[in-house]
Amino acid sequence: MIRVSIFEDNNHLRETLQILLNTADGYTCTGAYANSKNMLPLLKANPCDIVLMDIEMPGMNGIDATGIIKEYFPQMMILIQTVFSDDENIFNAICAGASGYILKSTSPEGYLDAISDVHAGGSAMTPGIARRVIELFKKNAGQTQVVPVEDYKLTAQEKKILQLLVDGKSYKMIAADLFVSLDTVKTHISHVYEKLQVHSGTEAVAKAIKNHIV
Amino acid sequence: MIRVSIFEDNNHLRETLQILLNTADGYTCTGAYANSKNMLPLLKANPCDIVLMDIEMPGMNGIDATGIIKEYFPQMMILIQTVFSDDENIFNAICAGASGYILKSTSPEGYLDAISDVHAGGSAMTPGIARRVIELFKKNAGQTQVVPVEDYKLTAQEKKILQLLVDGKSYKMIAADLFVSLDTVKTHISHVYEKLQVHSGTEAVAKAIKNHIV
DNA sequence: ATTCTCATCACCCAATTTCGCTATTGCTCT
DNA sequence: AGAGCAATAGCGAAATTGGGTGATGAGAAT
Repeated sequence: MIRVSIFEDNNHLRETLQILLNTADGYTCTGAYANSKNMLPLLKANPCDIVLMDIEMPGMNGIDATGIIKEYFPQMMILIQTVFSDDENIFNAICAGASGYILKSTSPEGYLDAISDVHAGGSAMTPGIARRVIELFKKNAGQTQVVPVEDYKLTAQEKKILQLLVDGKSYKMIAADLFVSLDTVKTHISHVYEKLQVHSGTEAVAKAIKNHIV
Repeated sequence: MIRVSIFEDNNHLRETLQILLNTADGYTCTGAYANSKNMLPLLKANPCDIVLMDIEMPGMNGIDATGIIKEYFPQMMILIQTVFSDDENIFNAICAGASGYILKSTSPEGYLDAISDVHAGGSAMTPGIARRVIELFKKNAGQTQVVPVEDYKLTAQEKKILQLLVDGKSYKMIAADLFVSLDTVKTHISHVYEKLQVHSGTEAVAKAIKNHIV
């Protein structure tokens, strides 16, 4: 029995889907909600395998909701259903962790197929969406990674010390780890701060992680 | 009438597909070849809409053949059919310009559906392939590793202060930002440290960012 | 009505961090 | 040989941070 939760603000469609799932063999609807309010407690109280998620909802949109659900319930598979098929929504939905993306024009059997595909470990997409994903993929595959924004020109030792700082070590611990004096650590750190243009350990750590320096 | 050419070195499968296409309504097979020899002149003499391409063929493999066909006949859509579903083949096939990628375990109706999906301007993928494409896509799109997250039960104010800490603010600045005293900030931060099980700002910032608390 | 949590504030004290300097050694490049 | 850089180390002062203990009021929960 595949357990499905529904997030869909249109009352008629939500109820139709609920009936579809509860009458079809092998499917059950464990919850049908009009918005993402109390989403996490509701999902915790009514666990499911698949979440059918609408993008356009009042309050939080379905893509952000997808990201949050995947964060707290990574095992739940999320199937986006929407009328929007633009590249940005598709891209964001996939990056947020959606396992499928189907259009609301899909037939009832199509819905059930998509759900069982996702439940079987696959992904569900309408052919048109699949085409867009492939095009997006080709566009992305060619370009170099975006992340390495700036080069802070840290020396090897400075990087090592910054890494240890990120690991939560104190100056003393770093000195012990690297077999150097506390003063040496102080000197290196002051150089790191200068190069990163920061003035405290917390700032340095935040910048280091966010810019993937370490 | 959708015109289809077949490249498939297995005689039995090739003939089966040929019969399937010629008996099905709306499809016709304009050519069935065991290898890619003379591929371009043959396709020129027997034009088609869709090329059904096997990856594992003697001589030139189906992915290289795909690239060449797309170069000379960009309007032809190419549907890869193979027993291989590894990331590298999928990745290369998509980059070579394939419009779909299905497995040989697909049913006859699945073949016809895939061909008509592609002919209609979409893309065809078995759900398992779609999943792999999505995973590849996410890997290429950057870093979206989903970290399972514990709930540290921070209060709203504690979260706000942690956020400001991550932003690189000092206790003083945080106090000014929130219009509270320095001592209040200290109290909140000590509570945050306790809940996060850390003992310094750098540790707290690292944990907050890595676990997406903020 | 009583308990509990949250946010607020105060004071003390010690440890840590940050920011100035200066200085030596070894290595590389010109 | 000299310039430049990285790593090392030291000193001292000022500032920030971390850890304790305790207290008050508001609001929610029981």
